[in-house]
Amino acid sequence: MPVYALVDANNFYATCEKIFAPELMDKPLVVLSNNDGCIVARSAEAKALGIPMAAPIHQHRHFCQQHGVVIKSSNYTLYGDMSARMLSILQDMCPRVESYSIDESFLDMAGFPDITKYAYEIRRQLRRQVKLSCGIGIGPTKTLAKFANHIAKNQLYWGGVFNALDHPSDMLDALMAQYPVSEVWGVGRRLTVRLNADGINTVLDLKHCGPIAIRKRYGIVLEKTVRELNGESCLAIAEVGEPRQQIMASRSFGTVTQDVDAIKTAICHHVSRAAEKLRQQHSVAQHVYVMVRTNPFRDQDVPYRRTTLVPLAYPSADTAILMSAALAGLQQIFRPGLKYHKCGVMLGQIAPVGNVQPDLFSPSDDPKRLRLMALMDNINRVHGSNMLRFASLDLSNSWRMRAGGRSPCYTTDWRALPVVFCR
DNA sequence: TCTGGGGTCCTAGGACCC
DNA sequence: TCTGGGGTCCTAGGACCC
Repeated sequence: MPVYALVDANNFYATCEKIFAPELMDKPLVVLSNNDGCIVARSAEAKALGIPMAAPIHQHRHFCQQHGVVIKSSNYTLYGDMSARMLSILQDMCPRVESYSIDESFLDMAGFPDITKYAYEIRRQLRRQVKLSCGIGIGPTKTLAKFANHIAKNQLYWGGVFNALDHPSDMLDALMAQYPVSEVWGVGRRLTVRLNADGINTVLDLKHCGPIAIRKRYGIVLEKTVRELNGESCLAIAEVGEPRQQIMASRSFGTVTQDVDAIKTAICHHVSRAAEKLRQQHSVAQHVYVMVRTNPFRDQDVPYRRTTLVPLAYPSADTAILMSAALAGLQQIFRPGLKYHKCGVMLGQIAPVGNVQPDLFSPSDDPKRLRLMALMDNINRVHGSNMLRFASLDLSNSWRMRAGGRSPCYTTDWRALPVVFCR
């Protein structure tokens, strides 16, 4: 029988910040999204003050000042490195791991003896080695492991580990009856409204729905969810290392801009980042999507949102080729006089380098250019990102995002190593 | 004044073919 | 006068996740 464990770090971003700033250990702390826009993580103390998730910070700045809440910009270099350390510990303790998000992993624990005891040991190791506190939920399907994780985090009695397989089904049903259907993994805002209108209010209500009827009314995704709630595994582990099918890079501008040159620079910057990721997974792309938009939250601005797809003549991972395609796309969708708020690119139709057979009629990247790209990636890896870059990235700096309260990159930059004083 | 970014999967509908 | 229907492929967009 399949057994899945979901390991989820508590208040991940907030905890990463506190690990390297012990003076903040008991203080309420929030972490902001890119561009210092909204709140994306809260420490336990900040949650206790009632600060909501995903709220724009400007609506709560006054409250935070009044209550001494520490406000940090997000530092994805630090969180990404802490996440990699967490993942490596999990991979040491379990051979099949899916890194589901920056702070969550699914473990395939089928065949493990005494799984609950082992989960407590995983939790202990994560705390000892990287100072992260985790909740672990265990169940026969991913959806049930998610639900069990929710119990592990919300009911302190279980000490951070809840194994659905340890308990009789009537007890699990009683737990499911306590939680709203919106807590189910895969049930978002829209589905919740529709389900509630159909009289399906709790997790248990959804579990008791017929999968066929659900498929007819809501589609195959929710059907799988219902089956999973009933213990029938429909979603398998996707192991670490599978290449991405789309690679995106997008950002809001620090301040809105009408300047086409600023947007061009930003687009080149995004292409550069996406292409680096593309080469890192040894792939090539055949489509470049370009996106620009104005600020949808400002009623006084003309709403404008366009994407366009630029197909390449042949699949490529050459930054220069991807850039010129993206700039051609931008030219199609840029309208003068609008106040642009965000732009981005997405690479699509991605395939492994080896799958592309070069011949007379289907050309591929010039090997010399590929060596140049590899050299650039290597230099940037060793000496810091953007040490070697395309000149087009320097045309204008006016699009860059705000990040006023970012902490140092303690674990990835020699110059930012934490300093310890001994008395 | 100030509202993130990066993914996945599914579906509806258009274009095209025979 | 009367002008099909079914299949495939592709894309845009929606819903979800963290």
